[in-house]
Amino acid sequence: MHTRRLVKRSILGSRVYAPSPTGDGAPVTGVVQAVKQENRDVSSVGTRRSVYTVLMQDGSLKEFSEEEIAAGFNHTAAKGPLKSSLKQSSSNGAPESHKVEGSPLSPEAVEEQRVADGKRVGRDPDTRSVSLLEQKRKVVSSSIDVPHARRSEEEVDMDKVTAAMVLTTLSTSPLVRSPPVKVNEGLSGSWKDNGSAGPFTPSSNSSSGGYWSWSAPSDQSNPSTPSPPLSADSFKPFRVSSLGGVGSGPAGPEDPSLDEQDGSSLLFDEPIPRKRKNSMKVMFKCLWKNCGKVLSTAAGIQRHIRTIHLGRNCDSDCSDGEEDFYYTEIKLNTDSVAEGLSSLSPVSPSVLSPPPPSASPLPALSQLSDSHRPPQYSDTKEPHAGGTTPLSRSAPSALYLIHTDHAYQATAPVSIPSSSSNATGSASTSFTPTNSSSFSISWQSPPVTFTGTTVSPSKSHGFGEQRSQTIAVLSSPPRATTALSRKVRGEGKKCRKVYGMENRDMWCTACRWKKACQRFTD
DNA sequence: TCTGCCGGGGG
DNA sequence: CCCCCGGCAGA
Repeated sequence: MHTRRLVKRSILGSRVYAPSPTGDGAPVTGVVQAVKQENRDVSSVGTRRSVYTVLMQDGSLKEFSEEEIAAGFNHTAAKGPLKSSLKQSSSNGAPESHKVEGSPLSPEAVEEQRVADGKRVGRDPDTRSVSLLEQKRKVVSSSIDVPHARRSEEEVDMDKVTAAMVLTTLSTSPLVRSPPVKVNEGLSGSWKDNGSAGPFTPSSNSSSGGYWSWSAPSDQSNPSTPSPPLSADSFKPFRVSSLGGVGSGPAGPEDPSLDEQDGSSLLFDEPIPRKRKNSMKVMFKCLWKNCGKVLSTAAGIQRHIRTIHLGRNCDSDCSDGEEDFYYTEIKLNTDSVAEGLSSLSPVSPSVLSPPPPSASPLPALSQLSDSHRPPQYSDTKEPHAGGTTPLSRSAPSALYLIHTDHAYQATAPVSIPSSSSNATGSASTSFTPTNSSSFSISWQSPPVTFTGTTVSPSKSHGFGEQRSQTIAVLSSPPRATTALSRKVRGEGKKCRKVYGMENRDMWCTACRWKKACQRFTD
C-alpha cells in the first residue's frame, strides 16, 4: 500500500528536557538522537515504551524513558509545542514509522502530515502506548497552548456536520452518552476489559482531533457529507491498518475504499468482549450505513462503531462521544425478539431469526439474510458474530427490524428483496401466502418491533390484503405508509413480456387489466 | 424509456 | 363484476 503522508514526524533531533544527568534535579536539555522501544514494563501500562537516547548539552549521550523526559518537561514547564512533539514522536517511535513513501514533502504536505499523525492509527503491532500518549497529549493540549493537531479542511467540515448530526441525533435518540473517560483509567481498564488482547493491541490509533477526518464516516454514513475521495485516499493506509488491527477486516465492504486493503492478515475476530444478554430490553443499533449491527450494550455498540467504522482502536478512553452519533438506542421486548417472534407476526420468524449471514443454522434465515442484505454486508457482521454471544447473532435480526428507523438505511432492505425472488419467497412464506414481495413487510415491520409498541400482527385480515393491512397496523404511523404504498414491481416475466402485446388475449386477466400479474408471480 | 401495477372509473 | 386506463415509480 502506498503510504502517502505517512511521514511520521520523528522525534529524532527534537529538543527535549530531561532529568539532569548529575542528579541535581535540574533539568537539562538535549537532542534526541535515537529512539528505541523497550518491551519492559508491560505491566504498568500494558504497553511498550520508548527509550530515547538523548544527546545532552555537555555532549554526552544518555538514555531516558519517555517518562523521564516527560517529567523533565513538566518540571520545566516545557513549551507546549515541544512537549507535543515529544509525545507525538514518541508515539511514533516504532522503528518502521519513519518511512516516507512517495509523497513529496511540500509544505502543505507537511502540514497535512501533522494532521495525519494525529489521526493516524498506529500500524505497529505494538504501539498501544500510542493511545496512551495520545490521551496525554489531549489532556495537555487542552490546558497548554499547544497547537492542537491541526485539522484539515475536511475535518472542519466534518465537525460542522457532526455538530448538526449531534443535534439531530440527540433529539431523536436518547442515548446514553458515555462521559469522557479519563485517560489512564479508561485506557488501561478498557483495554483489559475488552480482552482485546490480540487483535486489538496492534492498532493503536489515535486521533486527537479528528476521528472524523478520515473519510470513513463521511463516505459511509452521512448522506449529507460527501467524502472527498482525496481524503479517503490519503488516509487509506491508516485506515487499513487501523481496521486490520481492530480485527474488523470485514468492515471492508462498508467502505469501498477499503477494497484495496490487504487486510487478509488483519482479519481477526471482532474483539467484542462484551457479554450480551438476550434479556436486554434496550438494544443499540449501529446506524452506520449498511451496517445496522445491534448490540445490547451501549458500550458494545460504541466500541463496534469506534473500531469498525471509525477505525479507532483505543477504547472508551479515546471516545469523545462521537460514536454516539452512529448508533441509536432501540427498545425492544426481548421476548418478542427471542421467542415472541413467532407471536409477533407471521413474518417475524423469518425476519427476526438471527441471520448469521454466512453460517446461519437456519436455511430460511440464511436466505432471508441474503436477500435482505447483500453478501458483502454479511461480512461485516460475521466478525462480530464470531466473537460474540448469541445475542450478537440475534442482533442482526433485530437489525432488519430496525432498519427503517432511519431513512437512509431503509433503502438497503428495500432494494435487496426485490432483487432476489428466492428471498422474497422465503420471507413471504411466513408472511404472506401469496408471493408478491414480502420484502415490504420485513422492511416495515422493523419500525414496529422497535417502536416498542405491542405488535398485534395477528390481526386477521384477508390474505393477500392482509399483507398490506398487517403492515399498516404494525408499521409505525409516520413513515411506513409512504414506502409501503406500492407493491414492488415484480421483476419476473409477465404476461405482457411473455406473450407480447399482440397476444394480449393470452395474458392473464390481471395483466390484461393492468393489475398485478397472477400468472407469473415473482 | 419500458414496464408492472395501483387506483379509479365506466359499463 | 368485468374491463380499461391514467399515471406512478422502479429498472
